[in-house]
Amino acid sequence: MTDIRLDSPLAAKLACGVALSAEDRRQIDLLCAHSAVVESHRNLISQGDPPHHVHLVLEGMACRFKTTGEGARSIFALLIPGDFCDLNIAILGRMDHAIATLTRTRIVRLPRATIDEIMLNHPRVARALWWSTLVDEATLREWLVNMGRRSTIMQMAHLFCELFVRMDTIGMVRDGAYPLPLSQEELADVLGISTVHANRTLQELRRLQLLGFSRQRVQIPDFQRLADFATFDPDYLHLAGSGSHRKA
Amino acid sequence: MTDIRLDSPLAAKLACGVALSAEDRRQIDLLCAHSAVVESHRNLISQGDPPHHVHLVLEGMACRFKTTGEGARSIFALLIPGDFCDLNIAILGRMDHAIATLTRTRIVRLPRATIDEIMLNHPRVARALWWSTLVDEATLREWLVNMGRRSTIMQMAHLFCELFVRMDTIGMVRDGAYPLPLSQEELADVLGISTVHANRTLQELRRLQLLGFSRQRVQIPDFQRLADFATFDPDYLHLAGSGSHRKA
DNA sequence: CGTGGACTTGACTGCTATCAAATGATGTGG
DNA sequence: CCACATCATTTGATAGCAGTCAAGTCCACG
Repeated sequence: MTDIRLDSPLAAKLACGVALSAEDRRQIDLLCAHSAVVESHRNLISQGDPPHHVHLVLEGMACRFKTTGEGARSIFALLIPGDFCDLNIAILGRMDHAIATLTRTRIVRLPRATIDEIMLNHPRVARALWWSTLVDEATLREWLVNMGRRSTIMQMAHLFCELFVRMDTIGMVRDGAYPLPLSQEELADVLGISTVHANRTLQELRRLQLLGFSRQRVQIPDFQRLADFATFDPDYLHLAGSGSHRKA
Repeated sequence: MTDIRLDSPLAAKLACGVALSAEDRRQIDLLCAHSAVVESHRNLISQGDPPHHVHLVLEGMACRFKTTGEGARSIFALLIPGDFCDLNIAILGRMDHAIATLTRTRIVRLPRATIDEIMLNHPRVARALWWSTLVDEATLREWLVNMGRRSTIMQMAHLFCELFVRMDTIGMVRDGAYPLPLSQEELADVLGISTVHANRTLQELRRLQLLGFSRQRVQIPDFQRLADFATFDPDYLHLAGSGSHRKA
């Protein structure tokens, strides 16, 4: 009824996965009303944390990670605007990993009661939230395939493809480029390789003119060529097929 | 009210994660009433399959996998009795990976309506099912850490630890041993390594007397020693702390 | 007893980690 | 504005882990 714009990245993302009415979107946008800013490289949530508020990223970037006994860090998810940090934590009881900001980040802290209310009274929105959880899981599976059975350079190319599509979903791709505020060390922790090897693999991708990555931005001159190189198939992101990247 | 035994592996598993009443367990056991047998090494579900029945493993073992364009296979989940194959497939709309049996397997095919009915009318059981989905996701995260930041031998040891705990949960550990019907080639596809390297790593674990693995059974003489070696922490499985492995 | 599959072993290659140092970028105080 | 400290990126050299190829052994089965 009111002016409908997909202001919130959450509504934009969910709309790519499930059918939503204007009223549904309004409900979703309402969730994003009150936000706060967290500085770069702070722990948002620690391992072992009990269910409390539910965190949602609105601006900036964060990551899920664990640190092994030997002090090595593993990053297994990059959280961009519209991504939840701990949507279903109440069911599990405690966090089994930590979440840290990679940049200055704007986040929403939702009382758990708000989520409960949605699950109870807004079935289509509830379904959309479960959809996002299941897509997160599908993404983990793809990362596992990536790490286990693709060459390092394809793995890295695949990651840049995925982020391109996800960023496109929330309208953050401009002229074939999107922000990626990762140091090469963090990138290495995503891919499970050493920093030196990450650097050299990146150089190789640049040499092949498949992409550019400097000053925290990824520039992709020809998405289809990069996707072919990486054998990237966006199927696992379960988009309804409305992304503008199709023609890119 | 009636004779309460945890007959179904599903009830046994769920009871380890969430509190269930006798009535809840009865509901769960009812799900397992009608089953069918599938031969070894058959595709249970193919990539791209639309939502139809929901599949649940009762006996035997199956795996989730994908095959890359180059023909390499990646196995990213081992399904044991009590595990669902595609519980929430209706929300995603289609399978983004395939599932195959590793042995002759007894499975239940549930109409989607049955699941819907539970989600609607049995909130505690519904919560238990969501719990199992979220634990599957947590397991994927741990596998990603495993693959990215642990040495091959620790990674393999970690896998055997996880399976020990999961098998214990459904009462399939006997005298420190459990069934694992994987060829070394399949084991390699789980770990993301070559068959030859899987063989040599296995030999090293045997040499260290951390475990035995022959005739489809894993024998673990001292679980705590293996867990220490692998830096295995069962936290991510989100068990309520009732497994008999604590003292092992 | 022959056959096929899984497992094992050896030889070799090459990818990737590690260590160390140089270069470049950024920000601060003098 | 420059000197300096700090951090990220880049480069080179070396070692070793892990993939590949190929052959041999073991075992279950007909």
